[in-house]
Amino acid sequence: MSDEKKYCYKYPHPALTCDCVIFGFDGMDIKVLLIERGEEPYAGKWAFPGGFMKIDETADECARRELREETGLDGVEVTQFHVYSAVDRDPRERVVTVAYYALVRLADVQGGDDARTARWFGVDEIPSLAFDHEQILRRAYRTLRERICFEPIGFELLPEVFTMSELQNLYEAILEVKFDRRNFYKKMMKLEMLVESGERPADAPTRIPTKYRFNPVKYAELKSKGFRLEF
Amino acid sequence: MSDEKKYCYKYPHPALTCDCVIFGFDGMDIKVLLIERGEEPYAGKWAFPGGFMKIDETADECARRELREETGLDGVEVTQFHVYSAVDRDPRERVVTVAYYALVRLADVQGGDDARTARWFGVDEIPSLAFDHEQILRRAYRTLRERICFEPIGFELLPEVFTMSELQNLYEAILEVKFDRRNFYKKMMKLEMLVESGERPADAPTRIPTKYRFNPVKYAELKSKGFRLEF
DNA sequence: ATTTTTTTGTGTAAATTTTACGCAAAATAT
DNA sequence: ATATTTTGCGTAAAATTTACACAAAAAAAT
Repeated sequence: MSDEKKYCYKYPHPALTCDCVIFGFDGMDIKVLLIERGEEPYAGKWAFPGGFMKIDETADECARRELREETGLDGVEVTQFHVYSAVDRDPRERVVTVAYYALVRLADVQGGDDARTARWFGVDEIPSLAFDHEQILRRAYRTLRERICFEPIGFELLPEVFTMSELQNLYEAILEVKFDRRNFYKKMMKLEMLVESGERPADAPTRIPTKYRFNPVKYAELKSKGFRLEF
Repeated sequence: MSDEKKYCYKYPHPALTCDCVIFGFDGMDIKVLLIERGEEPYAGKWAFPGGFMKIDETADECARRELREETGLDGVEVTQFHVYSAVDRDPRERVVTVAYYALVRLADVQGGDDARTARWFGVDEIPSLAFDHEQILRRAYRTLRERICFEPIGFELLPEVFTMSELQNLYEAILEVKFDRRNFYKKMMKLEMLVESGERPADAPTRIPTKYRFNPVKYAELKSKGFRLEF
């Protein structure tokens, strides 16, 4: 019964998968989470976490489930960004994939049930990828760069408490530009999205950098309403 | 043989469709092209042009083919914007759809092979739609509003030659706001995307409005590079 | 232990961009 | 004919963005 093909249709149906481009940040560089494939096709190559959609789950549910199974990441907010449907993108059969991206903290990745090798790679040290995943990565990164100007990011990538320099490093890493430190500070503060973490006596004569955290209410509001950041 | 289900798989596969939200502009209002369904489910209801993906075509090709077959529109640039995959969105079987939008000139729609009723509806007079198409329309419209600030539109919606007021009406219709005529003029001209159509003697003492056309080179450049329009 | 280099907090003047309107002639509507 | 709307042209004020200086504290180098 193992090879029995028991699901039959009048017309041919492509298989449907989800793939997740997971971005992280180590304080200096943007990282991407990859999984080493154990099976053919592309055994031994690196690929995004992902897999076949079940018949009773939505694409979003599929993406989150695969992410949980393969990396241990749970409850991550995944965002659809493109469908890849080239007829020969998978050598086994016709497979159409819905691509997602998500932002997570590096520390949140411990490894999943599948116990396959999951590893972070800097965006400049990505190995050769399976399927059309290189193409998918390029678009995912482009999408991330575009979104950063219209909704806040950082909450999902940075530790709870962080300095302004760390936030600036994040923006600079994603956009691949340099900002004037003082102007960046002003721009961020005007959004009213940050609050001082208040761990330092306000007037203590020290140059240890001020720590901030995100104001979750304002952050969520900006996330849904969007804003316009000019860089 | 007509009901024979001859395409069999080891695991269940959802069916895949494409749906196209087609926007037009009549000089004052944004219009959406709908097709009256002839068959169940939702016979008699209005829906977007679209249909099942063939096994040897990409999603983009499917969208363009369905558009041609059902509306006669050929060679339209279609843009993917979201996948809809709720498990019960189609009563017949599990169907996942890739939603597209496109911008066309009203005059380009003549009707397709299917000879089914295709009609333009103002965005404020949309009838009750089949499937989850009302949800799809809301997101399509939202996407259009977002894109208009980052890449030029108009070339696909306006006649070859148009006045500044017509262009302003288009932007105002999409964004649902009003602009100061003179400031809008300045903003547009700074993009260097428009050229005077040169049909009027430059210094003739007349108030017949200046006609413009898009500079295709600059338009394409802005389309690919993107810009940032603040309104 | 010094010295050098880097990082941090704080502000301000200049340049640029955006906004809000004025006015008169030509075209259109009444 | 008369009133209303549309069009071209332009400017002053307000708001925003940009470029940069300095000194003290911390970190790195010697």
